[in-house]
Amino acid sequence: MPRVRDPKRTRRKVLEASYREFYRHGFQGGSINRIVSAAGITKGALFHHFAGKNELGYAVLDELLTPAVRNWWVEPLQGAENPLDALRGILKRFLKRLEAEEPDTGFLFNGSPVCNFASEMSPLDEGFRKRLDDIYSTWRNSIADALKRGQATALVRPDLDPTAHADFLVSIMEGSASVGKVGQELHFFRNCIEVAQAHLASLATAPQA
Amino acid sequence: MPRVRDPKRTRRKVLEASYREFYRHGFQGGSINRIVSAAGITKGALFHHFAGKNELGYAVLDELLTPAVRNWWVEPLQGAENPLDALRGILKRFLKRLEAEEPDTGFLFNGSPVCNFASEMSPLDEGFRKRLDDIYSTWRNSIADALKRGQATALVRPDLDPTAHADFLVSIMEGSASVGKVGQELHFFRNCIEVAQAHLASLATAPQA
DNA sequence: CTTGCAACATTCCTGCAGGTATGTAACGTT
DNA sequence: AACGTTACATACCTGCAGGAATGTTGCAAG
Repeated sequence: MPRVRDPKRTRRKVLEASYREFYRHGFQGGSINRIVSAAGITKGALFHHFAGKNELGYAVLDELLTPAVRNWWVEPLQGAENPLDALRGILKRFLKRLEAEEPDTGFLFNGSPVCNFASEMSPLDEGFRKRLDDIYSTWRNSIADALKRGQATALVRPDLDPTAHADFLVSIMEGSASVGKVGQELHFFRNCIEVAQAHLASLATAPQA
Repeated sequence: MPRVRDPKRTRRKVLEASYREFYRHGFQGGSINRIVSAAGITKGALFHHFAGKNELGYAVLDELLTPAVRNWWVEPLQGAENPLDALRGILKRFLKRLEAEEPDTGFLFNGSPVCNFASEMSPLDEGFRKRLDDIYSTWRNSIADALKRGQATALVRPDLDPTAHADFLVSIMEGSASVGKVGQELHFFRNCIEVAQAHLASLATAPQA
């Protein structure tokens, strides 16, 4: 039963409406007026909870996108005994998600929300750059650490550079999202993920177990 | 000797100033006023040569970015007898360019201009989407065709899908540009290109010639 | 050598952007 | 039950955005 006033709930609503607005129109192209109208509140309420448009964008990164990366990448990799299997599992789940999503609202049409913010705002505002750098760093580190653990347990080839391969993998994810949204065809993503899966398989110590 | 009036030259100036403005601030964030002031002309001149902001963006894609992709990727691959060598050569040249560029104006800070346009505008405007789709399609096709020719001459492993690997490669280029601009460290690009080079080497028929 | 159009410059206009000032009502506190 | 604060709503403000309207000048052709 929603109370008459529920500041946490209101804040959430604003945050999620902002996420969608910025996801579609970009941060600079996103409109506060559209956000408040989509959230069903007023501008006074928005500026009561957030100091300005930039702070609103920061909050979307901190409270929505950072946890999303953690859920999708960091946590699945943390508890994995076999890092390569874990990575391949993530890719598989990701493709399933792509296949299930409805048009116009998802990755296939709008790309990676993190990458969109990064492309647009990281050269323009240090607050955005810093936060995006944190997100990408934790993402890359979680992969690199997993690969290192795999090397320690002799599951991953010892000659490869875990950091470089982590950078490579994140680039693939974000790049395929950016290029794929232009063509809007699932097949493109399938291709990229398929090659990425084969690439991951080639990182194992036993070439073809 | 520049004449008093030189429409082609003026148009070029506007185009290049627009390219820089959009590259830095994004298309929506880019300002016509800043463009005309940077180009040293007036708004009347700009709107004499271009019907509107969108058409200006289209022209940047058509007349600046499309040729750039052709120069960097399509042409080097067309005349190559060994496609894998050609691809590795492109990556090598690209890294050299990164190392030579001055701060704040290049890929390392601003990413790939094509990818920036794609991230921001392809979901918002069909004119942009179409043009970007053309650019990425020719880019990917030029790689896929090169790989096919390599398979025909038995230089490239016959079991792999040329289209999928082309998609993968373009994703790597654009993804590394987008993720790398956040950290602004050359080392990240080195890592990605290094792994990409190793990946390309693994596509040859003779594993380690 | 003038006439006409292309190539600009100047000026102005409308709209929406982000943001502020102020008002008011719900709600916890004592 | 009175009060103070938090959580909003309403109204308004300034600035710059893209663009239109109109004026002016170079320049090539007849």
